Amino acid sequence: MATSRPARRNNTDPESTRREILQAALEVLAQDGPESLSVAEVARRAGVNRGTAYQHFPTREDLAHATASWVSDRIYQEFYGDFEQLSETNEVYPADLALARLSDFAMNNPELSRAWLFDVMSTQGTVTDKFWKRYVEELGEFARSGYGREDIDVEVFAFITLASALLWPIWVGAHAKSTKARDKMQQRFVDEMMRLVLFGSLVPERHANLVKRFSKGGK
Amino acid sequence: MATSRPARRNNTDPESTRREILQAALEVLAQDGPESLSVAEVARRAGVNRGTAYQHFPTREDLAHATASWVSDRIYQEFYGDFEQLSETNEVYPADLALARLSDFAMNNPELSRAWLFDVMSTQGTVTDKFWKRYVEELGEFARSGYGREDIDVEVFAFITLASALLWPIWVGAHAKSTKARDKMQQRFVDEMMRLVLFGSLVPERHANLVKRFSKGGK
DNA sequence: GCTATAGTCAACAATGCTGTCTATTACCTC
DNA sequence: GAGGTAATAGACAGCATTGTTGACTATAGC
Repeated sequence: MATSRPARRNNTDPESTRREILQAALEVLAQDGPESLSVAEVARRAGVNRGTAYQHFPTREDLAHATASWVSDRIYQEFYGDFEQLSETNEVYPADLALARLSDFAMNNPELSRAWLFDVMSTQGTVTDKFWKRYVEELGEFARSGYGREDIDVEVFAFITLASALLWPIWVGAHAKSTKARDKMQQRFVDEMMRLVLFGSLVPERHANLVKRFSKGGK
Repeated sequence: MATSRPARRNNTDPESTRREILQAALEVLAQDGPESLSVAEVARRAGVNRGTAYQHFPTREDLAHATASWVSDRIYQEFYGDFEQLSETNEVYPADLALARLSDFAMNNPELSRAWLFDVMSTQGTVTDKFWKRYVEELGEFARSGYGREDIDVEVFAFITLASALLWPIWVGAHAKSTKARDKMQQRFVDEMMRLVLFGSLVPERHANLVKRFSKGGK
């Protein structure tokens, strides 16, 4: 009964198929958020049979979790992977380079940024994010190194910088179309952030009471 | 042919029905994002017949847009509505109060915050957001008033503060369960943000080159 | 009091997605 | 060449969602 059409195999390497599915899932995730991630759409976009997707990820939830975890790994790799060896020689990564690197990453990986932000916004809350932990850790070392102020609340500061750096390119992407305009917007972000961490935004002389209240952690 | 059950009218005021639908839509939107906003789910949550929802909003897209616009209005009202008169007498709203107010708003309106953030993250990009415009405007006045530094890039700074202030409670909500813990986290955010805008995060003496580069806008 | 109409509701058809299953083809290794 | 693995095609029931339509009801205007 050879009624059914030939079932050609496009790919013989299961690992690459898996990656393609995850990549497609990332795209969908970045576009619509985790709640509207559909196996059918992912399979379609990956150019893969729906059954194949179900072979790799038995259920929609499994695919969602696998994708989230894959995103976390990829961000970590992209960000820290290729200079693991550097951090052994160099004690502290210079502030301006670190910021430029972060901003650059966000600008060049809007999908990963979006996916990460969606994850943050998901009510579950991923505490076990490798990237986040490492980022906070390095910021802590920086604060203790003498280059950064010691009274920083590291977690909060890490959150502020990360959240705004990753969200900025998305905001920009929606408002500025051309590559040139986007580059300019990235520069503006880095400059303003540098300005902020160097000088703050208030004129101290006009805020004597606040200066007093927030100096040396006195309440 | 009275086979069909009586179609009782629970509500005679269309405006209130509309509001209830929008409120339910906001809840769904805040939970799952705009892409997975379904009329059926909204109607169910609003305790209203699906057909009624379609009467008020002919299509899913219409409901989504109406909700987004309603969110924008509500944020504006909640934030600026009840002290419109104050701003006429008072020239500049003090920095610490403004920040506390923003943080407070975000902590007490996580749904509106989430909805706003989802809107920011939507690829469309809402340039016409009343709240955003007003916020940037006031920050600009502050920068020019002498209380704030003049070299601030107002739009970028506004984005950084808004994005992190609105996203923070969501992040916190996922990590801290009790009300007490959340209050503490809010305080941490306000303190760190104040510390940041007052003093920055770098030790200037250790970054002489950066200080030079970013002073007076010299490149 | 009667009727027109706006507001609401229940039911319907069409579509899409999920999860599962079977039959089939291609490739790789032994 | 045999046997296992990876992938495809197709079909199925169950369910949710989208729009549409026709029927019902409360209220306002006459």
